[in-house]
Amino acid sequence: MTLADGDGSEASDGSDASLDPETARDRVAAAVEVGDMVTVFGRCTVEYEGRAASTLGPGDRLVVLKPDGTALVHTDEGQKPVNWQPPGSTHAVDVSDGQFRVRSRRTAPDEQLLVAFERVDRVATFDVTDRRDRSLTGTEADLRRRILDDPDLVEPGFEPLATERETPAGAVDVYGEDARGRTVVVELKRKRVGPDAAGQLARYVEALDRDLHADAEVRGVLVAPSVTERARRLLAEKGLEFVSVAPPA
Amino acid sequence: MTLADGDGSEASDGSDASLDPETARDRVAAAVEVGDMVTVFGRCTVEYEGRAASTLGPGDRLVVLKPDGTALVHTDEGQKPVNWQPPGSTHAVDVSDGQFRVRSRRTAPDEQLLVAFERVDRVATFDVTDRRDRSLTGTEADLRRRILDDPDLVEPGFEPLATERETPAGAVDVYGEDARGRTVVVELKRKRVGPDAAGQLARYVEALDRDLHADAEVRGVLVAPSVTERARRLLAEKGLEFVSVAPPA
DNA sequence: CGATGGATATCGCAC
DNA sequence: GTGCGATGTCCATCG
Repeated sequence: MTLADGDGSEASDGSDASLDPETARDRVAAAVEVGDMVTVFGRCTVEYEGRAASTLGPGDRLVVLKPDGTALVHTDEGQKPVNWQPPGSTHAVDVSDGQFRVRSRRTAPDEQLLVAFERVDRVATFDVTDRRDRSLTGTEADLRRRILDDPDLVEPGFEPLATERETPAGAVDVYGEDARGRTVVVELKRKRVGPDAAGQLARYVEALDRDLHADAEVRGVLVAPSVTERARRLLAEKGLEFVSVAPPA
Repeated sequence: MTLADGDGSEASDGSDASLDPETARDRVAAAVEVGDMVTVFGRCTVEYEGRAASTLGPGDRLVVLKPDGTALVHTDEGQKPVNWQPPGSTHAVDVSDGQFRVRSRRTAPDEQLLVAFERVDRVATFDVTDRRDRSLTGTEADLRRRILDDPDLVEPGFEPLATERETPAGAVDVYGEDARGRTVVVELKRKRVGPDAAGQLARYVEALDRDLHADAEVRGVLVAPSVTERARRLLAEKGLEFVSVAPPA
């Protein structure tokens, strides 16, 4: 682990020191070159142009540059960055009009982020390695496993025949038959569903109605922990069903 | 601006020094107490439990704590944090088994994030103020303004009567009449649209078909830069129309 | 609070 | 690359 300090001359537990623009540029340039992660804190303006366009007046912000090309601009509030650049972008730095600037660009689509610092309070760089072995539970995949383990949760006698079965309208989560041999389309949602899920299920059912024999009856079942009132009405109108099942704890 | 250094004893441009857990705890605690933004760099494990549940093995990561209660855990890759806690959470710190730990909790829904550091390389804190005066263009709102300024972009003679008009299926983007007095529902999308947008528009048209007089004819027009092939078929099946218009540059 | 739909959504997967 | 759907989506807005 290599650490580059923002200002080694500061006191041990606090400082008002700031970096001059050339020093900031050189430290960030060296870190980006070697593939380190970089954080910059200071007062800056931000401009973005690409899929949309935005400008941001002066303020104190935290800028993060990752070795994969990601750039993030965070303010004191909110979980989402106020501006950003996706992975795969290329970071460049310079000093212009006495200001340290970070530019991050990518192509396809063409996008550019420009951060200009009126003042740089701190630059820190890190040599990062991560194991990337995150395990996550409570997802739609967990709900699918639960349904396949115990198809009676959908209804007694339900028999799954395929997952991700393709239809002209897209892939159906679970495809199967009920106790009387009728085709059943199951759409899974890990949490409470709104009207969009009802429409999605309706598209699958309509597509299979057309694809299968004209005499075939296709049932559509939405499986989720709960459903909004508007979605419940939509399901009823379209002759679709709802079953309450949540992902396993 | 107050800055608290991670380790004031390090050399001016690099160091392998790390903080002992108690020092890290005290500095982060003081910063969170006073409402500063905090960044912590080091090797840690992460556990989350709430809407879902996840665990993350040891790795080098950047942790950001914001004064609004947001917590972010970033690895060397990706634009999204690998773990996080939403605004409104409460951050707490301690030392357990010789490890500096950050816990962030919230209620409704109950969620908790736990970060345990095997090693802390750096702690930095910042007193942040931001102007929050971002301006953004190229949005759906811009496309709506463009359509209202020049309704002929939808079709000659189109006359907008309302925006965000409420229907039983939700609010319609633009509601109006064509040259022959027929009701027109316009759904706007700032970029290329898929099947979901076609379904959304269909819901609005069906809802208005029912709400208005039985003899009324309701047209549905999707306005977007372009449309996928599957969405185009869906629109055709449902008797809906597509007009290509992009948000203003 | 919940409901609804937009977003520079991001992300992963299939084609 | 585009298309499609999930996401601990986040977020503003409205009731």
